[in-house]
Amino acid sequence: MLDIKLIREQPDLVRTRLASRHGGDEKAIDTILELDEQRRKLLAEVEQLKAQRNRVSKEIGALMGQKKLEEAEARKQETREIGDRIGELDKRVAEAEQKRDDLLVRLPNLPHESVKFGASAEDNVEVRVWGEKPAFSFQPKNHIELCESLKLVDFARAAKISGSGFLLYTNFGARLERALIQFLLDLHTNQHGYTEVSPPFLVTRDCMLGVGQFPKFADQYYGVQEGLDASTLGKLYLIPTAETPVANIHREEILSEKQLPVRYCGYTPCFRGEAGAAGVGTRGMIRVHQFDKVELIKIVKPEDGYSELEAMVANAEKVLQLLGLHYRVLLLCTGDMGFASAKTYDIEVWAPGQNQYLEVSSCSNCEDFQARRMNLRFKDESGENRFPHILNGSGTALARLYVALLETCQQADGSIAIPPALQPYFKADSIRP
RNA sequence: GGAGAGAUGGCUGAGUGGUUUAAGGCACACGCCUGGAAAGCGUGCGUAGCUAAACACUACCGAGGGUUCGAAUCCCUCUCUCUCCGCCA
Repeated sequence: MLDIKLIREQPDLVRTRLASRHGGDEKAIDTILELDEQRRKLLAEVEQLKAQRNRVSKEIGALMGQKKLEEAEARKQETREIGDRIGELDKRVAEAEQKRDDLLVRLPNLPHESVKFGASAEDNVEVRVWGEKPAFSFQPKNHIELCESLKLVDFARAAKISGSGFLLYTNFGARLERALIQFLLDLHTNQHGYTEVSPPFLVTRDCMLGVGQFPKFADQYYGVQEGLDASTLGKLYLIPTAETPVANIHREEILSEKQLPVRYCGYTPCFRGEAGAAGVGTRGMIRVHQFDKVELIKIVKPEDGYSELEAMVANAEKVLQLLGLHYRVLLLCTGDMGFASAKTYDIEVWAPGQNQYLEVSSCSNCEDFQARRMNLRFKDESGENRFPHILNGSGTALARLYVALLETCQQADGSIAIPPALQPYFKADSIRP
């Protein structure tokens, strides 16, 4: 959520930055300011009345104490009317506030000043490239062919069980998935200083609101119902990413400055309905309703936000380097960033069988946008409560990593050569037909 | 799912309609005292709104409603925690 004070004091700045995202959100600013003005006017009025009521009530108490009942009764008459007006005004304040906040929670974050203006993915900036596209002396297969020939994933039966967009890993395919998860968690906890967490996969709507998935994108996620009790529908949601539970771990808390930086990593499955998206249509593993991901989350002092973001990107890149996978890092332009982010780097890994790069990681600094929504603060050395920066990054998403790994590491004989870094986890150096 | 007990500031813990403006204790910070420390004494010490800022004012005792001139306190609904029982991996 944007700071209402910033909108009040620098509306033009806010409008310009919002406009740079090409979402049309800047149009809401005037209405927000009107509602805010209305609310503050009413608030001043009602608070004055409340002060008066408190004063008189205290006097009534004193009169009752002195047994001057008649006088007390007279004062009661006098203030009875004030109570009614307070009730009326309180309601109007709440209404204005509600309307203002409904608009406010739908505004995306302001892009950081280092982010390039642009309308779409076309305008993203390639920051760096690592490795090269592998050259094959044979006709390489795509991951679907490899999964089928090596019996790593049973696409047909997954569809039978759950419908399209789900995966059934089998035998060595399942082991490879597990090995990757373990490898990623060990890397980030042992080498990169993150603390491992294993969070719930179902969260409340407050958590969805806290990181910015709600209310604007509520149609993209799975809500669940308990048993046959329809009244429970919408209390809990399947997490679309570990960011949702993990970034919310300290919601509504005041951390001490000494606790920062907080760095968490955690593995979870991720569930995405993505209703209205172009369609899960893509065959294979690239766009699915459920995939595994190891997520990185940081809660840091605002002054450290951007250096921590660079470090986080490097942590995610390390994964691909150790696996020997060619990738590139993009700095997203204003028009292509996610709702909560002020600055985002995407890491795209090369998938030879697709002949394209696949997004496997997105690392963002959301600044205080999420902290404000979840009321997470830290007390600095001077005793002041401030909002920290919250960062999230995939470290990395699994299904697409799996695709790139299979397609990159395939051999002429149809086998997969497991990268050395992964062998201790996979407990073999290859997968053979 | 059944029965019972609870939810008050960083922690602990009093408060059953009116000097509660939330007591007391612990912790913390500063000062006095001391050669230095401890103890002792004194002062301060929740969150937010409003304000250019300060004062003042307002709100907040799990959440939301209600009764009242006035609610931490009374009434209703909900949430969560704990204990026991049942079911369950």
